[in-house]
Amino acid sequence: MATPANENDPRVKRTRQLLLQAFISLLEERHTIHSISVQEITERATVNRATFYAHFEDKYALLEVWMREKFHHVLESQFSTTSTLQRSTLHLLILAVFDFLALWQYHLKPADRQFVPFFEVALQQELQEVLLNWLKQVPLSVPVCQETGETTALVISWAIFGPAVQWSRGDQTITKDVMAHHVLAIVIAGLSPVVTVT
Amino acid sequence: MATPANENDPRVKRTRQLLLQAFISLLEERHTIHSISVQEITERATVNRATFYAHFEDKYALLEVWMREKFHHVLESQFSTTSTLQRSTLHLLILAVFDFLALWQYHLKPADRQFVPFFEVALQQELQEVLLNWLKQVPLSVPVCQETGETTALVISWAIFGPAVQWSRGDQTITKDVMAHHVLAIVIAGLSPVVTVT
DNA sequence: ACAACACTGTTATCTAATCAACACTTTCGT
DNA sequence: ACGAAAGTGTTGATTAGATAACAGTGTTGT
Repeated sequence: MATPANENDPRVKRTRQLLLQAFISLLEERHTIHSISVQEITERATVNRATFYAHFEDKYALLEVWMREKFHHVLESQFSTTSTLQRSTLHLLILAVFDFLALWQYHLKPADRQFVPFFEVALQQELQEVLLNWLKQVPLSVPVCQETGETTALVISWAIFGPAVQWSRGDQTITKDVMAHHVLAIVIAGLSPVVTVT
Repeated sequence: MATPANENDPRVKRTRQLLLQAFISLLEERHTIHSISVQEITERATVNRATFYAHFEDKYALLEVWMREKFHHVLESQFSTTSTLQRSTLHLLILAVFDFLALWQYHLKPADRQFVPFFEVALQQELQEVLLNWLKQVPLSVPVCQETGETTALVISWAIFGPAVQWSRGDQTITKDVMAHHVLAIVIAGLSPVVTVT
């Protein structure tokens, strides 16, 4: 990481785009991040290797950005600003998180697992934002300050995200739907102090 | 054209590629070059407008490069180095030229026609090269110096190219195949002083 | 065990791409 | 017919990307 970059320069946008595309296309061929080198990424992106390090710490930082964007896109498309805090939407949201984690989990070899906690943070943040937006739109049963809302979103996001991570890592003997159902019940209960979900 | 560019710099290659791709994709939508502006090309290519002029005189220069590359590709793929100077390959070559000219002709509005002669030169040069390579490989019936070979290729290339241009511009009352047949006969006759085509 | 090899991160130097601004020309609506 | 809008082609100053070279860290094989 020599020089951080001006986010608005068209060259910067294009370079990041090229690196992301190259990474994704390699991921589709290889299936595991472990077997992909920075050299390969930059070669395919027609970008100099040094330029890579001007944008990303390493390939895992690139992965994080990609996952964050992908996750953001999933949440945005399925839970657009029009959807509100309801039992049904919450259920769908939980399932979406489970699905997403299950999907990319198989790209990681055991050797990569050490990095996993790092980008999980990014996903949790995205999830928290969605929940916070929902909380803001809903008429709360009790008046709460901004801090309470944010804390609620934080806790609930982890209540969904944590189980999803563990489930995706585990043997998945309990089915996704059963897990999601459990989580949903607890989340709704957890929300009861500030809002009644119907 | 402010600064000519270093042909080997990866940035240069990529920029040219991006401009070409943008141009082609616009051409597929619009069908006429006349309705495409330099601005649009650069926007779609995510390249600055000033950068365009560092590479090309105007959009017609870009068109010329594109046509040259495309034509080169057609000739290379259909008449690889393995093919030799024979009646059948000559026939195919002539048809390929006719087809190529017919194809892109409809991209041009009357207003663009003034530029046509300009890039026809580029195509003729490509054609001449193919012919020259063939002449070099074939055992000539009479010993000829290098200059004679080049002149022969030059004349023959025009003998093919000129009729193809006129035919593609005209009403095409005579079919492509009939025209090609006439041209073939004359070309073979024209080659007879240096080589007998079977 | 060690040598050959491939990959990683980092640096200084150089160059291509961006930007904003300029004076035109062309096109278009009313 | 005329003013607005959009496109052209050019310039100088600024910034991101390319390059080559570096030391260091695994892999690989023999």
